[in-house]
Amino acid sequence: MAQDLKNTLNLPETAFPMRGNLVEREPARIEHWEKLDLYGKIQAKNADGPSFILHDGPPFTNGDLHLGHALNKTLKDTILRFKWMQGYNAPYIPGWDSHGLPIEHKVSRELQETGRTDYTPLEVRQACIQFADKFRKSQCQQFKRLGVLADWENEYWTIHPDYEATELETFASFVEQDLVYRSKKPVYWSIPCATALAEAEIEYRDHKSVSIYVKLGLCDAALKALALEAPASVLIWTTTAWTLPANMAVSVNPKIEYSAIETRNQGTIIVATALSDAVIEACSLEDAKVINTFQGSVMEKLEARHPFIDRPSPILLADYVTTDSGTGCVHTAPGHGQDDYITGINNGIEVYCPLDDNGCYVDDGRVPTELVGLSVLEDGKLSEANRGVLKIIAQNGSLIAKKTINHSYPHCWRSKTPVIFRAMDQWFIALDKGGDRQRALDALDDVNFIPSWGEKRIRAAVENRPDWCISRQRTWGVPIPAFYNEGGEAFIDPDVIRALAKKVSVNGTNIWFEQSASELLEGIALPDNWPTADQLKCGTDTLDVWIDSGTSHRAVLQKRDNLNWPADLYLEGSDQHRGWFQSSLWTSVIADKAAPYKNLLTHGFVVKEDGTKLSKSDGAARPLPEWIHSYGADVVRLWICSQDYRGDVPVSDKIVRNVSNNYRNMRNTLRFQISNLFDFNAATNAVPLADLNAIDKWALDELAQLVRKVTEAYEAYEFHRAFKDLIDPFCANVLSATYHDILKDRLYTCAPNDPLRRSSQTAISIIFSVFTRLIAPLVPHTADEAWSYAHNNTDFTDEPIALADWPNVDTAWDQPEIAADIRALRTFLSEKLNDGLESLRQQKAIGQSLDAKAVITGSLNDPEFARLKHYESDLPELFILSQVAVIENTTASELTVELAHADGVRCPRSWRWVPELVETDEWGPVSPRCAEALQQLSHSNK
RNA sequence: GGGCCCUUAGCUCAGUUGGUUAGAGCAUCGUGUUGAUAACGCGGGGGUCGGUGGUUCGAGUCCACUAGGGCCCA
Repeated sequence: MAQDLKNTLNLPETAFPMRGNLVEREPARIEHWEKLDLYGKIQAKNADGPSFILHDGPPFTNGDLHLGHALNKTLKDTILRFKWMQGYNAPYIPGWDSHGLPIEHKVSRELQETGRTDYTPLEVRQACIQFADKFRKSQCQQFKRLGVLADWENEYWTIHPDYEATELETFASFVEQDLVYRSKKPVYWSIPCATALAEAEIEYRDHKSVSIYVKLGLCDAALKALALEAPASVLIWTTTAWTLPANMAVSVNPKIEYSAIETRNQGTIIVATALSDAVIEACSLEDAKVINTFQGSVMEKLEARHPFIDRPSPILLADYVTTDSGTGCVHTAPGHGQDDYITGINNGIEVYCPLDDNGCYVDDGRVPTELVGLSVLEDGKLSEANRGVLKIIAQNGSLIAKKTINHSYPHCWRSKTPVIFRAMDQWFIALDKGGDRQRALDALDDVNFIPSWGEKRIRAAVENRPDWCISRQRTWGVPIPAFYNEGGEAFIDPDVIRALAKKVSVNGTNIWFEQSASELLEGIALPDNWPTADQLKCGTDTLDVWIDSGTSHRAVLQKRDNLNWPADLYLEGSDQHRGWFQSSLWTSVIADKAAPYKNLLTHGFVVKEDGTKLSKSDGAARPLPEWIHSYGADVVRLWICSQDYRGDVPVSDKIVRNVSNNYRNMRNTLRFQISNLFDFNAATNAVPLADLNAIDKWALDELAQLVRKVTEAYEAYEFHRAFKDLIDPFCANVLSATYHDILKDRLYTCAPNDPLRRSSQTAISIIFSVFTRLIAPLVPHTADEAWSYAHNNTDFTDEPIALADWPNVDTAWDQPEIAADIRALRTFLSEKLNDGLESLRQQKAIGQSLDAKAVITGSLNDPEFARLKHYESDLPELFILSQVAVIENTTASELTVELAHADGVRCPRSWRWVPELVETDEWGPVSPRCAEALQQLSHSNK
């Protein structure tokens, strides 16, 4: 009988699975979207809408995607899905960045393993293209699997010929403005390989060096300034004697104290006070006596003499000088060291480097003749150059101590020989010459930053960056379109570059490596002051890859008909303030005189749960496909959108599992709604909003507020607030714990067509339709799945939710008075009744709350009591009790509540306790309300 | 070492212009239900707001210093 009665209930029905099984099922949905051309349909739908351009920052195609990529792309996709639903015309062109050292490096290693060592640049480039293409394709698949919707067929790629051509045209504009110049800058150089090396190509190995202490005598003016008598010297310490011919200065720290030490055997010696004892010992200084101390700053601009070349070696101030080792007075050769170079540039000192490509001293009239031609290459034993220099300084007495030391020193990864730091001619872009730095700073005034402090970061980067060194001694990149004559003189011209760009736009930059200069320049008019093409050679430098990605706004936004320049939004990690945000700004300001973006949004980095950096060996650092394989794309996306990305974004399995729980609650809430609408047809069964039951009106009022707040959060790109603050609590509190719980009774036990039941179904269908759309950008697969089941009770629909409009609030949902009353009554329940109910339960007096009754006594003068009285008939439902009596007692001073087991008998159908059951023919005794419902049922069945 | 930023319950987040016993979801423990059932309800425990010192009648909420962490430079 009980089972039969159960069959008379309107229990929920749906095929929408309780468990998402996302890992298995999402791919089919993605395939379905592709088949429908969902992206294309969205673009067509919004073709006339307002424009919104999110310009994609191109990931580098050298490996699998990780969570950092997922963070970035998910935020972009979430924003766009929101904008699309709002009707924006917002094409999304994904990009890929493929030139550059990491790929060239990896490919070179692979090629090296074949045993051949004579690969031509063209062969290396061919291998690089294959490598890059492989990962571009797999990254593309991985992004698609994340649910990212984009114009995947029309991506932009920094190695596409037309892209490279635009890059060259942009460079031509720089040249035309006369901002491109040549200057020396030190790079790592491998002598056996005759090539420049990048940091990544350096291996640190132990190396034996001769460390030496060398005196540089002070000039008369310096002696006077320091009140010293000749002979007096600053003492330097170095492990690279061979760099001494390039010594141009001595650096001291302005904030460190120095001592002048009088000695019997070496005259007066100046060293950092903190190091004086060690120096006295190491250099065997006799009868050492400190005669004066002063700050390093005192020595600024004083002159010492080069130890064996007739030129001054001025004393400069440099903060990097420490008292960790040496003497506190640092041998400075701007042509042979990074710090030295900076110090040299800051003080207008020549970047001097008298070495040729083979690492031998050149004959420039300045290098002592006995050193000319000697090699600095140290292969197992002390180099010729070191020996030559040591001999000179030993003979002239400036060498006062030497010692062999073992230390870690950079070596070439290929030849395993020690590398040297060597200044070479490089190409630069002048940033101040044309006023571009100021222009860039001004342009930032018009950019909106999210979060606001992003502005400080990029400003600092723009203000402090030196002229842009754009040449790289690499193969895998866009060639710098410069030509050289026999004597190494460079020729570069904007019109020639533009003509070359035309050829590149058809054939790609490989032609630079396939053809001779005269072939390349065929048909191109050369400027009058150039030699003829047959006298020229192509340069071998390539452009800094930041020029590649930095010109994307020109190669993509400006070139494509469906896009606009400048972009509405750039969105990348905070490291890009110094990277892509900045390089894009410079190219744009120089070529187009304005910023390429209106809004700049940055996110932090993915870190471990304890907030520390994720290292490769950490489990959480596993590739994105593995995360998706464990949790599904929607859970990964929801994890991302539940985090405040402005700071670091912690991840761990625990954290993702946590989100997964929130997901399940949300999914079940949707399922409850779908399943309770199985017999509801809005067209025929909907109740006018004005006639809805008070509880349903309250629910719609909650919904209205939710829509407003969530929309605001989306517009501010604060997805974690949209989800954690609004959607999740709404789902858990308003719906699951409250509204749905209350509704079960009427949905299940009323006759199908009962106006009260239809009232709730009307509200549920509205809430479902709105709520599903609110979460659609966050969990696109699940929202679409629920949408399909709600519409046709199957997995897929040809009208995906992504084509639906963003929900607007119907002002008829706003019911502030009723909503306030219902909220107050629910608060009354939790504050005044739940404790009592819980203790009845503890005493085993009741099980479910429906077993209880409440008797509330009070005076109508009490507004709370008055409210209870007003809603008396709704209270059993609202409190989920079988009986609630609201009894007026004019003498009661305060409101009292009595809780007890409900009276009467329990209806076997509705489980509510009623004074007495009524007999029905077919079903036996049930509550009067159930009897009526059953009667209507049997009517409608006939 | 410098610039920018972060630090509220086990986890992820709220905390409005400084003002009564610091909130939510998840987790955890207990419990009810078995008609959302590998689901749902109810209840409990758990933070003094990284630390210290200030300003104030009063600070998680303003100031200074400090510790830990992150990104970018050096």
